[in-house]
Amino acid sequence: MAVNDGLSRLVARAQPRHRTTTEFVEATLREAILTGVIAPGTPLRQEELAETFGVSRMPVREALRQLEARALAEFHPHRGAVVAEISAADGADIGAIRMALEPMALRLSLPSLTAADLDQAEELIAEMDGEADPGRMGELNRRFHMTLYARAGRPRLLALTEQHLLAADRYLRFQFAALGYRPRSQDEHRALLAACRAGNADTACRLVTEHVGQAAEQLTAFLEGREAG
Amino acid sequence: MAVNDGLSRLVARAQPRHRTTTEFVEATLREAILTGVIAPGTPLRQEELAETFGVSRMPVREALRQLEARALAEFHPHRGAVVAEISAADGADIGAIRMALEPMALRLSLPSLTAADLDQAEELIAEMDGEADPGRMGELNRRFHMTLYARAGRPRLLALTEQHLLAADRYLRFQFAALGYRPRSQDEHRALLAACRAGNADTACRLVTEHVGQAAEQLTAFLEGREAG
DNA sequence: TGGTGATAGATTGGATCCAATATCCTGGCA
DNA sequence: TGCCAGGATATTGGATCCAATCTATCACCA
Repeated sequence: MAVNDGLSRLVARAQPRHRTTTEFVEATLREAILTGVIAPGTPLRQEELAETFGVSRMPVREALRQLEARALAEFHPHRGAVVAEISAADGADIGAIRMALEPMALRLSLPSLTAADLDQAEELIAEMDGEADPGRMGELNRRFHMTLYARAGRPRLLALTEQHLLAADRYLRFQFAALGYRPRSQDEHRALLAACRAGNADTACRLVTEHVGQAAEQLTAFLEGREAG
Repeated sequence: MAVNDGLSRLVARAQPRHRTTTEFVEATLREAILTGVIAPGTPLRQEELAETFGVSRMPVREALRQLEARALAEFHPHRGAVVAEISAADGADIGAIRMALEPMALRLSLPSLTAADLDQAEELIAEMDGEADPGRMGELNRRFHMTLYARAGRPRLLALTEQHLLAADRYLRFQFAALGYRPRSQDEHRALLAACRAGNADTACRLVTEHVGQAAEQLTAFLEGREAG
């Protein structure tokens, strides 16, 4: 038996289009952790994972090391790795990082945004309106944000931003699972897009800061209640 | 013969106080890359490194994977890893990230800074005054900044901040090596510390943003000239 | 009866071995 | 003489094997 059936299904569906087995394992495990297919705190037994992926323990070990460097897994020497836990403190941490990075990315990107970019962002907002699935919603929201930042011309900044958007989404899934799904604040998205269309950098940055801050605050409140109770 | 004598010396001096060989190799290699002991673009041959460290290729491989995740090495499947290159674009990227993260860290930390923290920051400034060695200067500067951010209570944000301070230092070494050593702008450090002592968050954040931005600008100008020439 | 120490099992860490792939050189051919 | 093909070599990727260490269980003793 695998870590769980969810991971097996993910492995079966995944296209091993990667150049090395390690890359394949790393990408699949990362997705499984980020989408909640493997729950926080789950032990990541090397042999078990190797069997699930149909490979030896070696690529699994290398993949786990990379996940550790990305704070998606925690290593305990001679005791193995576990999926990174979630906590109110860490949620607040991720929120603070997003509040720092995203306004910067937007400010750099905004002058270079094309009409096509803005139209695509608008389309993503419309898609979110009719979306019921939290997972799909997370992806749309992420793409909306990244579309606005895409022209920053700073690959490292963008990668870091996306990484923390993904991390935030991991947290949101737990909020949804517990409190039920609640549609994203579409008003804020629309206001943000309007400011971008107007080319008003200061307003746009303020809005994105508030938007991210508000999401982080709600999340932290939820997590703190969860930890207290 | 090892990658170079510098690394051999680093290995010999390093205390293998780490719990696993992989940790030891990763920490030592990271330091070697960040301090410029191994130059950008240098191929990181597994066998060669293994021999230098006196271990097998396995811990080296795991260490290289972690360095890749931290953007300190670049992997090319079946061709091996090389030390991350430096470029004007990447330097500007790191600068932008610092300009985003550091004001946030400072704003969160400032209300909780103790008199002892501020005194230590002052001491670090004084030490910098008399310092001639660029490497030691980088460390002092980093400790000065991190002292001011230390009370943010956001381990993830702080780790990310320190990581990019280190990355920036790697770049600065090349600037020093080419243009000769130039002491840091101590006036800016003193003004920043004064604002912190006064508890003036807005001023302090503005100063740190300008301070980081100015350093990044100088660096980018130097790197662009270097790439053009 | 509770606690402590030894021992067995499980699991990871590290070494060695084999396979796959990229690079480089050489020779043949146009 | 220049270019392409093919093979030799070097290096990495992956599998297997052994050693180190952690955990849990059980017996023994206070």
